[in-house]
Amino acid sequence: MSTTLQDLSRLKPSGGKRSSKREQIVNVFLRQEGHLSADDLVDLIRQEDHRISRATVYRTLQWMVEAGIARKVDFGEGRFRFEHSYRQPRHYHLICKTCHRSFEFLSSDIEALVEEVAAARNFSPSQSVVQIYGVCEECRTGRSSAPPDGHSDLLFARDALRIAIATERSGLEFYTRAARTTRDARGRKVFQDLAREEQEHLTKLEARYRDLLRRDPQLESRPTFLFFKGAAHGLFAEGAERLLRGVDDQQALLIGIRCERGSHRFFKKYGERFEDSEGKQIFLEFADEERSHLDLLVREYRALVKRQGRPRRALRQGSGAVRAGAR
Amino acid sequence: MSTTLQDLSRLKPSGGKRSSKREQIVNVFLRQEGHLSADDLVDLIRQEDHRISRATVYRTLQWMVEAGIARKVDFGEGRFRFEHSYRQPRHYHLICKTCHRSFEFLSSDIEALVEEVAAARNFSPSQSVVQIYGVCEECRTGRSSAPPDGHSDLLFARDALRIAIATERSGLEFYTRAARTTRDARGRKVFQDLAREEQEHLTKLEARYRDLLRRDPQLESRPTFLFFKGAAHGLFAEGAERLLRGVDDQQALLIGIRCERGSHRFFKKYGERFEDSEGKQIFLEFADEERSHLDLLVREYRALVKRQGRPRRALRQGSGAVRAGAR
DNA sequence: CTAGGTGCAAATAATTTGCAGAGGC
DNA sequence: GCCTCTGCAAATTATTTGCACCTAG
Repeated sequence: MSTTLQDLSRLKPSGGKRSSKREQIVNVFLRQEGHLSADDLVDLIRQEDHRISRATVYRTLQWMVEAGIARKVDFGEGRFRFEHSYRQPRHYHLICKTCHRSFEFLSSDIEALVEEVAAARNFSPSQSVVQIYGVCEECRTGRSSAPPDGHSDLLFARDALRIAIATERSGLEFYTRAARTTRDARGRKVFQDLAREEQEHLTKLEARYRDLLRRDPQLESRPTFLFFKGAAHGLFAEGAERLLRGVDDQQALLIGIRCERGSHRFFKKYGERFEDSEGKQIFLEFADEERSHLDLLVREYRALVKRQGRPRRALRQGSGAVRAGAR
Repeated sequence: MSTTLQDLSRLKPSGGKRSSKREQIVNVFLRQEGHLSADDLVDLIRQEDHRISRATVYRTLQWMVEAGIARKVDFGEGRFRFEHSYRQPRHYHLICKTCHRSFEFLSSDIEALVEEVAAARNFSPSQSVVQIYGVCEECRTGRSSAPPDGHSDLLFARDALRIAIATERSGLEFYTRAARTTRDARGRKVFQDLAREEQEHLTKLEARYRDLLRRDPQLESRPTFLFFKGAAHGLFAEGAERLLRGVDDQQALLIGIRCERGSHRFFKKYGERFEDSEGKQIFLEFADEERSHLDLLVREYRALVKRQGRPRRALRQGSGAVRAGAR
């Protein structure tokens, strides 16, 4: 770990001179994990070198934030803390009021709702803070069940794979079912092909997941970092449900298109947010995969419409059962 | 408004002496709306009385927080602000980085996700902070489309009613549909009765909503304060969808039970969170209503099982189409 | 040699506190 | 009269800045 960190202090900084002091401070900072206050950092530095001034630490901290190495976070203690931001996308926090440690998580679900709220208020959001205050397991029960947070790179990768696998599974279910219910021969073949592809890809992803576990045996027991319901409960699963209610071939294709588009967007968005890492790679590869399925489905849909004529009715949006809202 | 505020400074405070200074500060604070910093308040006070010390303002602010009149909020500006907490449940904030004003909202949806995250991490949450930073409509477009935030009591009431109405509508849809598909005569009658009840109650709620609008003509154009998707998209709507896929009588009752239980819980929870107000009343009344439906359905379900014997299979949970998750 | 980086001490800014006097009950 | 509130000034805490000096490019 520290090997790459060594480079970091040289690589990342955009402006400014190299200086032993700054480099030293950056290194000490990056060697820590968790959320340090300026003062914590001063103490740590002083253990190595007694003659570094508090002002320099503050100035370096400021520079690290500008350079994108650190992020300033406010846990309402009346002072700021700093966390690594290199290879670490913006995230939310659980903050223990007892031990004052904090734990990180990402929730695509919450982010989506936050965006909806902002949109409903005609507010253009640039950043959001979610902090859950309370008491952590360790402080409550006396002992920790989960191993200490490893470096989150592997966690990203794990959660990325889990989500990809869950999506792949529900995609497989969807295409298998769609292939059964599609009357049009050519349409049926498309769904069958896609189902086969999903099956193959699923196998690959599962192998990759096992591979990841081999690299860190405790990985599986670490808590979820990235929360995303869409994978298991939304996207294809919802589409598959809808197939059960009976739809025609064109509708089935449209549902597939909608699912692949949602999936593609999700994976693209998160893939782009991560700095170079295995998780990013998994997300982006998966996004590409979904994109190509999407294109295929769109082509097929157009072809089918050309053969069968315009659909008789528009596809219903959303769950569609009840159109609610007062007045 | 100010009439009740006069009492407030006498009513709420638990410990401490009455004093003209404190009373004066509390009154000035309560007369304002928005989020004041200690300094803002000092300035305001000084306009009335030049001889009040900054320390007294700080001390009074602290006392107000303890007494539950004010809440200390941190918008990351390096100092705290204070907001009314009397008759105002904890909420989340949209914070404009340009004009530094902030806007409030409540989201049952986000709260639910926050709780899920905490549970997944074995964290026992006591409070959560959600802040959306960005630029408000007014700062972006130059003009405000929405009228200024009125006192939120009426907003609560409006949103409570909207949610109740949406739930009632989807409940009506559900029971109507259930009555059609139920074979068992007695079960059918139960659903018919419930549908009729929902219809009646719906009419009442709509009348009440119109009444509310009469009291504040701008009310409808104010932005949503309480976000809750469950009303329109979840709860009964999902149940109604499931009916379309074909279920037997026992399952229909179980779905109804599940819906009423979710609905009852939601309204109870929010009803309890509000201090005495019209919105609270609406929520709690509605919670009672749902409770009685719930009890009725449970009785009917038991009776039906007694007549027909145990169900042959358990009701599937969730969307149930795909059981996902890696490994 | 020159733009930054660094140390030190002083400055800010928000908030708290010690202490003596004022005021309510 | 006692206990709490108040004002004022001084203390505290986190962070920033002015300025003289030092150092890498």
